Amino acid sequence: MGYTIKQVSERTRLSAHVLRYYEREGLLSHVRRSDSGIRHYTEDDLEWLGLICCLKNTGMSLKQIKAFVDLSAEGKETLQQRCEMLVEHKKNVEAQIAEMYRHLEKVSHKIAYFTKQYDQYRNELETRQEALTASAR
Amino acid sequence: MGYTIKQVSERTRLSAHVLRYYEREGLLSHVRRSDSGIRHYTEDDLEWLGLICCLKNTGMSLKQIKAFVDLSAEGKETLQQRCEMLVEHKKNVEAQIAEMYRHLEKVSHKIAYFTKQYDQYRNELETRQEALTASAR
DNA sequence: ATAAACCTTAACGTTAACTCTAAGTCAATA
DNA sequence: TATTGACTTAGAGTTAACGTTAAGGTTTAT
Repeated sequence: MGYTIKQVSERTRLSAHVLRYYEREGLLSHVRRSDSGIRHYTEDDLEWLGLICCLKNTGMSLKQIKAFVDLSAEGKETLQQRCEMLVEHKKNVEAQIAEMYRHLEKVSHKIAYFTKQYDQYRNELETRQEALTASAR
Repeated sequence: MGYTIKQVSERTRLSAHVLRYYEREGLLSHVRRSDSGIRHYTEDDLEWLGLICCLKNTGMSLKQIKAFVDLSAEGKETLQQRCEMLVEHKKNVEAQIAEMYRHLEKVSHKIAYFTKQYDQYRNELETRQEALTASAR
């Protein structure tokens, strides 16, 4: 009997709209339907969606994911190619993380710079305040 | 006398189009012009662009960057607020990196899974090959 | 002095990944 | 039985961040 689109939506945190969209785009094929045309997702479908989300979350484009899915449809002869794709993708993700770290360091520098400016500004204010108090006396 | 848009484009690796676009969107204001209307960027402008790129590279939207720029225009009274924004942003970036790591682990698992499948497939092929050779003898 | 290279503005086009709308079917509840 | 609510489709709309085009002015090199 499988899962309804709503149940799958909850499990995957993808909206029902997106699930239909993915299907239309060929990321998820041959989803079973009831007589009235209602989708019934299997465990296998969920497994697939898990992989899709995993790739998407690591920044793979839907286009590339589609390429992966298309390869899968061709059967076991493409297993090697798919392994290579995943390994390549992993390298990309690692590179992304490394780049993020570099950028993060720059942000830290900017924070140091702005904090210094802010401290200076507070000092100025304080000095002005003291001068005022002194002249009032 | 400052830099032309092309020079700035080379230094920042932002296209001239994008530089004009950023200006139009208010990310970079009061860029000086020659009599004939040609932009002449100052060192200060480059400094700003550096900050903008830094924020953009770490995933801040142009909209948020604009908010930051607008605060800066208000003067030193907003220094504290701006520091807070940057610190908040840094936290976001760190969170992003952490999430990437988690996702990366999933990719690694998938790779392990696919590699296993591939090994199995190769074994099958080999066995079949042996059977063929044996029956041919 | 004339072409090549570079500049300007305004406004429309593009891409990815959704997101929503309209018009309608179907199942369960009051 | 009427209405609520979830489901269907095709297709149009949205958003971010650019990119491209058209139509023209300015500088520089030969």
